[in-house]
Formats: sequence, C-alpha cells, structure tokens
Amino acid sequence: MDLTTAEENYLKAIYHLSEGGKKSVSTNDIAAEIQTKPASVSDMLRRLAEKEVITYRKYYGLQITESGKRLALQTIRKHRLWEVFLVEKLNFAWDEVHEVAEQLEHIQSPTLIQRLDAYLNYPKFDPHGDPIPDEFGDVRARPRIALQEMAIDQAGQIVAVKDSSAAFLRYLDKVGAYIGARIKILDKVEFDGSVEILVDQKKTLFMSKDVASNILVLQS
Amino acid sequence: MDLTTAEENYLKAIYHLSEGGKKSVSTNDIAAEIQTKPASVSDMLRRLAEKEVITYRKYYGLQITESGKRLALQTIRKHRLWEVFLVEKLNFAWDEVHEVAEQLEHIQSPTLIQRLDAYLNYPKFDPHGDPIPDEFGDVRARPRIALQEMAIDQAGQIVAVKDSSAAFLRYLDKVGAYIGARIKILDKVEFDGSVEILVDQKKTLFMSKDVASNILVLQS
DNA sequence: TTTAATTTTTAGATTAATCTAATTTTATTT
DNA sequence: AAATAAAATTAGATTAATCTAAAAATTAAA
Repeated sequence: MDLTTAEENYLKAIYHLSEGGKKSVSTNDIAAEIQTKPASVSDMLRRLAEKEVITYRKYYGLQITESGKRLALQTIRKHRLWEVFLVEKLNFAWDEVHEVAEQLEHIQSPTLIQRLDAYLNYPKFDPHGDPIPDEFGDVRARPRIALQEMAIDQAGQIVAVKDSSAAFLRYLDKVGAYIGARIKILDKVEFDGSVEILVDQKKTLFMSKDVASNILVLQS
Repeated sequence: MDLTTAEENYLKAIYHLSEGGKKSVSTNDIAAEIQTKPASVSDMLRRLAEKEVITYRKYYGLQITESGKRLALQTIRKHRLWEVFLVEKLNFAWDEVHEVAEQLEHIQSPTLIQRLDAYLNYPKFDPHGDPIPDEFGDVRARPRIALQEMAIDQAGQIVAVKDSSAAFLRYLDKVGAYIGARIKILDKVEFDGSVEILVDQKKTLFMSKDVASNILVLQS
C-alpha cells in the first residue's frame, strides 16, 4: 500500500509528535508542524485512517498504527541516509541539508536506498546525531544526556542537538562545537548555569545554560 | 518561473521529439511518448503555452521556445548526472538507472546539482553515451556513427545506443558489448548485413544488422 | 470536391490537496 | 450549569492532472 508525498509528510509529522512524549497529538499540533491549516489536517486524517496507518476518532484524536509507524520510519530512514550523503560526499554543511533531504526522502526505490546505505558504509547516525532506523524500522538510540546536566570533569562526544534551527546550527559551527567533537566539562557556574568546556583537548569554550541544554552528549 | 513535475516531463518529451528530427511534433506523438491520452496533452499544451515555454496554435502544432529549451536541457542535465551517479557510485547496471533517474531529475536544488557535478568530476557523457548539457544548456555532442555503417578494419569505441530498452541493454551487457568497449570491424556479410567485430582486442562477436544499427560508435 | 478517416480539442467528471468561512463539538470559566 | 472560548470538523471552492465521450477541425481518399 503506497502513500503519496503529502501523506508521507503528514505521517512523519505525526510520528515525530507522538514520539515527542505528548500523550495525544492534536490537529492543531500537526497543522503547526507541517505549516498548513487545521481544515486540511482533518481532511488528511480521514484519508490516513482509510489507509489504516492511523486510527482516528473525530474530535477524540488519533493513534499511529504499527504499519503507520513502519512507514514513517522508512521515510525517516531515507531522509537521514540522504543527509549523510549530502554532508559526507557532497560537502554540504550540516545546517544546509534539511530541505534537500526533505525532497529526496520521497524517491521510491528500495534498491536505491539499500545501495546508498552500503555506499555510505551503513551509518548509524545522521549528521545531527539522530539515529538512522534499519530497513526493518529498528532504531538503536544511544543514551544521551544534555551537556548542561553533566558534572565537572565528565567527558563525552557531542552527538546531537535538540534545537536544530539553522541559526543554532550555524552558531555551533562557528564556535567549533560540531557534532562528533569530544568534550570535557571544565567548570560550571552555579549562578547562571553556564558551562566551560574543553573541545578536542585543545580549545576551551564558554556557553550559556540555554545553549548547553540544547546539546546532547554521549558520555564516555 | 517554475514548472511542476508533470510540466517538466511534458517539456522534456517535447524537446526530445523536436530534436528527433521531425519537422512538427503532434499531440499524438507526445501522448505516445509520455504514456497518456491525447486529451490530456491538449490540456497541458495550453498550460505550457501560458507559461511561454512553447508557442502553440490549436490544430496547427507547437514550437518549443528558447526558455523552454533551456528548461528542458536543465532537466536532461539532471537526469544524466544522476544516471552517472547511480552507475559509477552505487553500482547500478546501466539498464537499471532510468526509472530512478526519472524521479531524481525533479529534485529542485541548484546547489545539489552543482555539487553532484563536481563530485562526479564533471562528466561529459552519461552511461548510455548521451552528452550531459552544461549548466548553461550547452551540449557538445561527439560525431557518432552506427556500427552497421562502419567499414571493415575501422576501429572505435561504443559510446551510445539508439534503442535503450531494458531488453536491448541487457542483451548487450550479456554479449559483452558495453558502453566504452573498444571495437574493430573484422568482417561484414553483404547478404544479411550482419557484422563480425573484435571487442577489446580479445573477443570476437557476431551481430545482426538490427543490433549493429542500434549501436553508436565514436570512430578513432 | 464531397465523403470518410484521422487528429485534435472541448465538455464534463474525478481525485488529491489545499484554502476560507461556517458549523459543531469539546473544554474552560465564571 | 449556563455561557464563553477554543479546537476540530464540514461545506463549498479552487487548482493541477488526469480520464472518457462527444464535437470540431484537418487530412486523405474515392
């Protein structure tokens, strides 16, 4: 059973919102996530329910089905593999890849994705540090902690960001706190929650609590 | 001015038919090329004329405009660059790439194409031997001759095929007459027009007139 | 040069995806 | 618990792309 591009986008948004910890996903949430009007969402929910990728009771909300989850994870897998390709092979900066990947993720060709995966050497994480589901939709997420919550002298590797807005990503790139950087907490200021870290054993960096709580670290 | 995916496909078909040497391109030709109904074509022609990528007089036929030609060549450029990528990097066979490239050619991102071009080392020909237009739409075609028309003892390199159906391409692959192969005419049979050739200085091969006239060679 | 055949276009429907405006349902407040 | 606010849905339109069937225009043939 095949989904249109629009359906894939809605399903992906629904999946992300469901995983985002919220108990129920509202029509308005989806509309905001996908930049469209609530009326359009209602319409689409009816169609998605017909295709049995969600269960849906009017006014009462929705739930993604197993088959819906599988399809959403396929799309996410494709998106993230393309992001790896764009950054590793075509030298895109990691804050420039999203829109292109948003288009590429809808290309239909299982063979293409298998071969792309092999070509990229079966990457497990995308350039933002988010895990890439395997072809069965299994995701092996690493336990990650916000940089802000680490104690003095703890070390680790930056693996993801919470806020992946272009502005934030550009800021990080500029100060040298890239994904993959090995860091260590040198000091924490009680007063304002700001942190001093050592990057790659050479560069020290100050960051505000706001910034530090948006950076996710894999502890070592 | 942007074209939809369907418009791009029609314009590409029109361009190919125009270049194919026919003086005028008919509604039925386009319908056949694109696997659709003449009624749909009439409709689309009206829209393409509105966007000024063709000039169109009802019942009298159409002509592609300069801007239409430019856009068609952009799409063809993208298609062929993706084909190179699929074959060279992802190890697709050259008869498996068409459908995927048909999808990839519609991805909108000038940056992506620039970088893909650089990554592939600015290829001038696709895996079928067809020339890749540059970013301004300029095509530098090599003078090519049908294998069938070469004289005994002449040598060259297979650079393209006229009939690129999957069946024909598979046949060629099987007998070892791949794109890029260096060949030499050993003998020609007057009676049925069949040819005997030497491939890569080691293997001799017989082929019928039909096959030989569908293989294009760059003479050396 | 009429008639017949072919080609092309229009008329009228359909489907997916979207919108605005109106209505209905649910949630919140006094 | 009635009144109000917020959220969600329906009604009715619109656009792109397609189709079938009918009509119109052009081309070919008797």
